Amino acid sequence: MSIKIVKVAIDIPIFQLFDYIWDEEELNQKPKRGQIVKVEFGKKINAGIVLQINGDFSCANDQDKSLKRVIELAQLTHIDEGLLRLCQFASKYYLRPLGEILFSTIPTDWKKTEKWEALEKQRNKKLKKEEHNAPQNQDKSKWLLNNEQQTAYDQLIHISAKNEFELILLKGITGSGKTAVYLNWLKKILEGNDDQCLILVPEINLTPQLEKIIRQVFINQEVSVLHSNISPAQRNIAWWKVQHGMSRVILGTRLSIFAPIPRLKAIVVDEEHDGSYKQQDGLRYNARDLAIWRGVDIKIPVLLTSATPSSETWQKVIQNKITLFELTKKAKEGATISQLHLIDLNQARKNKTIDTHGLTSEIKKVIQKTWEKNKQVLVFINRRGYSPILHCGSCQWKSECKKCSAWMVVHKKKFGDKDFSLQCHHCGLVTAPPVSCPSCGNQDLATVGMGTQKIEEHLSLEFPQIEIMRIDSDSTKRKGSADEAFSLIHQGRPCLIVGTQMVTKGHDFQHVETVIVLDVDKSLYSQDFRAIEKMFSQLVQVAGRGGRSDQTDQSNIYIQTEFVNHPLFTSLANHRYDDYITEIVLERKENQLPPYAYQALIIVESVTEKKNLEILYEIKGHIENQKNTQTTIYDPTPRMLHKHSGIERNQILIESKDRIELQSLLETALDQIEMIKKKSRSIKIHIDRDPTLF
DNA sequence: AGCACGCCGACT
DNA sequence: GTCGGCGTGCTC
Repeated sequence: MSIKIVKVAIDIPIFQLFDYIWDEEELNQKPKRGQIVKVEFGKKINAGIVLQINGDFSCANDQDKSLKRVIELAQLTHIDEGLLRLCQFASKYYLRPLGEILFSTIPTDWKKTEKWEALEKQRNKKLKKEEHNAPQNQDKSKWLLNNEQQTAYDQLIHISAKNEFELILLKGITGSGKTAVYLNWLKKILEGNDDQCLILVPEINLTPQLEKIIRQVFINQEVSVLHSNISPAQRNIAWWKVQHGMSRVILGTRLSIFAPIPRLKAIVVDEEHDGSYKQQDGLRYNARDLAIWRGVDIKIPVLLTSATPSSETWQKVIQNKITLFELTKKAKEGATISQLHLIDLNQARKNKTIDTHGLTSEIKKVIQKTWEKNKQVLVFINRRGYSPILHCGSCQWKSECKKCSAWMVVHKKKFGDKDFSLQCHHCGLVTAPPVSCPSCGNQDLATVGMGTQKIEEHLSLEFPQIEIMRIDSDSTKRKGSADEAFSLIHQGRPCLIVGTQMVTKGHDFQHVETVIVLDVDKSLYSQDFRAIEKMFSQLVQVAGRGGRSDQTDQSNIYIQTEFVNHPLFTSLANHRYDDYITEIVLERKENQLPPYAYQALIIVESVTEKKNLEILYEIKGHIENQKNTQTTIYDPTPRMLHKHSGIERNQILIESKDRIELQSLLETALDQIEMIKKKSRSIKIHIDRDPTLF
């Protein structure tokens, strides 16, 4: 029995670890990395995580005398080495305190040491209760795979048998049965052992069907679902089950890449191109990238799926760093691939076949025809509300948010005695719309542009006989109302569905024969170099919503655009995503943009832009002489949405061809940032590595 | 992140 | 005189 010194991480935003005395006799245990402990920190009692065991305590050492003792151990298994390494990597790569990352991996309740006893009781009670009604089911699920699927499956089995890291891309159009392939594969991996697997999905609420299917496939194995919307009690139990190998299949959103999974044997990143794998505030990590790192680290296969792989992943295809399996056929017999029709808006304007709301007569004809065939129409417009701007024609006043550099969106929603309201989609401010122009008094204020509500209103006037369903985050706010709407649609009653990107994910619409896309053009001339890639993916997804069963004839997708000759549409029409994304990746290489260059942002937030610029120039000056020709440090610029809730936000972009160089530059910047933060605490500074929003 | 310490202004 | 504002510094 001896007394040791351990280094402990605390859940505070500083980069330092703290030494404590670990008395083996008192604690009845040898120190272990990853153990969660109770310690006195300052005047407070905090939870901590042991990260290093430093050797024996010596009374002779003056420094050691001031050390405090570890008070108690949490009745939890220590965090496993694999997860500790992942956190350590994330801490270094994303330049965040290790304590912050480690504590983000454990349920929030366990951070409060006074709750420990209650949590343990709650967990044991729940586990005991479940023991009594543990179901033993006969495995009756058997999936028939087509040739293509079978080939992919066979090769996947071959790969996982090697027990090595391998990066795999399972590429296939919507409805080609990617899910069936990877679920069968995972099932085989878990057969006859105690191993575990992790399935990451972009958003869990949008894929209730996937959870259901997974529970059916793994009917004899426990499935745990992890996402930010489960209750603390559920999280407590699920987390424990995962950590103790009781849960064999873990389905979760990006945060579950930090789940403690001791016997992890495979990771699937479903819809890997999806932007929601990137966390955009707090700890700004990318779960897809961390999944790959975790796979390399613990030597397991990582499978990415997508119909429209990201440029980052496609670069790996080009460089032969990924094993590609492709599914080209629809898995269901008779299901068809949508045919693309472009409607030239310039032509329509010339011929005056376009109405005041921007709908062409061609579109209206198609809607009418589809309805007459008792089929459904899906109108996709990625903008909620009634209209994005309220505008004064005589003085050019526009409805800008007081606190944000964004327009207040007109909503068809009561505010006081008014039928409409103005809403800021960024800070949430809601006001009554002005009766007359606040700037010049003009009574004629006009709404400019279309949102789902305006389209819904317009279509209901054009087609009074057709039932219209609107699906966006406003119409589905009430819990369960989204499910209600979707189940109505699934019943197949002929109707018009108007929706935002909410309708592009997860749901199959068996009875939709016509898909209409409005307002694509803005992303064709967007500042964001990833906008086209994103739009392509969205179009492929929305096109895939229709024609998913043999109940429909040929399904069609209609796009209104001013740019009928844009290569995006040619590729989309010919189902040549590969060629198009290859082109994009080559272009990025030419222009030295990601994934051929590595980027990082240093973002400063305060009440004044002047202060932000001052700080950013100081940081820039501090790191500038350290960089070489591989790296560019740009001048400070306002963020895309430079004002948010009254706070000004500015940034500098650092771009480098050399990852190592960028890392060391950021580490230098971080020292400076920490100094500045100490001086003026009201100012927020953060680093965004591999940013996707500017 | 908390919390204490400390140095200033404005109160009964 | 002392109550409380928030600028700094520290936490093993």
